[in-house]
Amino acid sequence: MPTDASTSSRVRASDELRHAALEQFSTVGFAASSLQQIADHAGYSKSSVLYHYSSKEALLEAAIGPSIDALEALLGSFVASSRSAAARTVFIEQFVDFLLGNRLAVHTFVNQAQSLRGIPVIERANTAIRGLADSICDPGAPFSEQMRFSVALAGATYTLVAGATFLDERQQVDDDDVRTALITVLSELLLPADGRPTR
Amino acid sequence: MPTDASTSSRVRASDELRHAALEQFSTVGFAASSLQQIADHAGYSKSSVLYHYSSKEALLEAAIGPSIDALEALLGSFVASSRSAAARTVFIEQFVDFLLGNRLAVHTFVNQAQSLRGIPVIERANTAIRGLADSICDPGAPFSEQMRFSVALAGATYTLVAGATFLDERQQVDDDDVRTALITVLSELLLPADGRPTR
DNA sequence: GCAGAGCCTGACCGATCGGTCAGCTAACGT
DNA sequence: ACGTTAGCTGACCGATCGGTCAGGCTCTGC
Repeated sequence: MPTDASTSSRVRASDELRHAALEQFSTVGFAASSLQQIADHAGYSKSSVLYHYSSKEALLEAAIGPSIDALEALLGSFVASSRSAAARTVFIEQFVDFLLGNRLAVHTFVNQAQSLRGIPVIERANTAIRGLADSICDPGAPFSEQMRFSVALAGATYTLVAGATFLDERQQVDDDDVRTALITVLSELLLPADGRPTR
Repeated sequence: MPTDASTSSRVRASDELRHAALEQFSTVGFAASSLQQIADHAGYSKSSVLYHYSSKEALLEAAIGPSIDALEALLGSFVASSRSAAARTVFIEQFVDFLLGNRLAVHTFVNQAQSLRGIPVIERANTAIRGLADSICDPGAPFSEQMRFSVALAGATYTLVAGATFLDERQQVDDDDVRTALITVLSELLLPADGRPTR
């Protein structure tokens, strides 16, 4: 087995392929991404892709699976906590950090949640997203309140996800600024409205 | 030419094909939609599709073009108006109605804006969306304010667009309820914050 | 020196893609 | 009655898809 003693710059082929695949899946979409394109982009042959990953779906699983694990963990820790304002504050911060740290994967499984139905890893992502919506929003709350939560989560996600699509030709914005602003806006929308300053 | 005197139930084949195509494009995606599937779904042959529409792209143009026209008109009337709170209120209402009346088309050109780059009708949609973001948000405003607008527009859009994906197995919600709640939430986020009640 | 395992590749497969083309049928104008 | 046209279709094309397979290369353990 490769102990990789010679150079520390040695990267595993499976990692390179996984990253190339994630980039392709998130930009041109899973269906429109061919194994040939992914292989070319990573500097390997199509056969090499299928050597490291048994199928195109397995490659998708490897590319976005870890991010879904992180989302499930995030969700789990939130439902285990109290629904207090403090717990929500922590959750909002963790959620924004998750979005910022998993942009490509989130872009992939959110934007293609519908078209990729039936693929196990996508079903897992959809289940997690549904659980997220359920846990953060009291079903007994007025409908406008549910809508506020939906707009907040979808808006935050899609602002980062589609921002790459609609804003990429503008100047680069600092991730820290985005993080701060996003936490501010989400706090306004998601924290209980019992007499606290809004804006 | 068909004057269609016999029955009023006669529908044009091109319309049936266009609707079937829009449904396929919005659910499984443009790349994953084959002309054969669209033809089967509409009850025609693949050759018939290419008889009425010269190519797959032309079919996409016919399917979502009118909705983009409507969006451009909406945007044009807003930029022509004053940016007053009253004008924004009108715009918010029109925007929500646009979303509700063009769900499938919006789903298509928003969710696949990135993967379908280079297709003229998609470029037109992306330009309109960028114009929308620019016109409603003062570039000199603080960043958190810009983020608020982005979250509002993206959240409203994606709540309707992805709602079909993540919430379709719940009970049907009335469109009027959605409209009212959405207008409420958007008003909180998009109206100028100079000392008016938030929530 | 050599057997074997890990990594990688080109050749190849059946299926399906978007698109072309010749020809069929039914309705219309004259 | 007949030529024309619109609507529609099956057969067919080259390209590309995901996936299989046999074999080559390199390094290790014996």
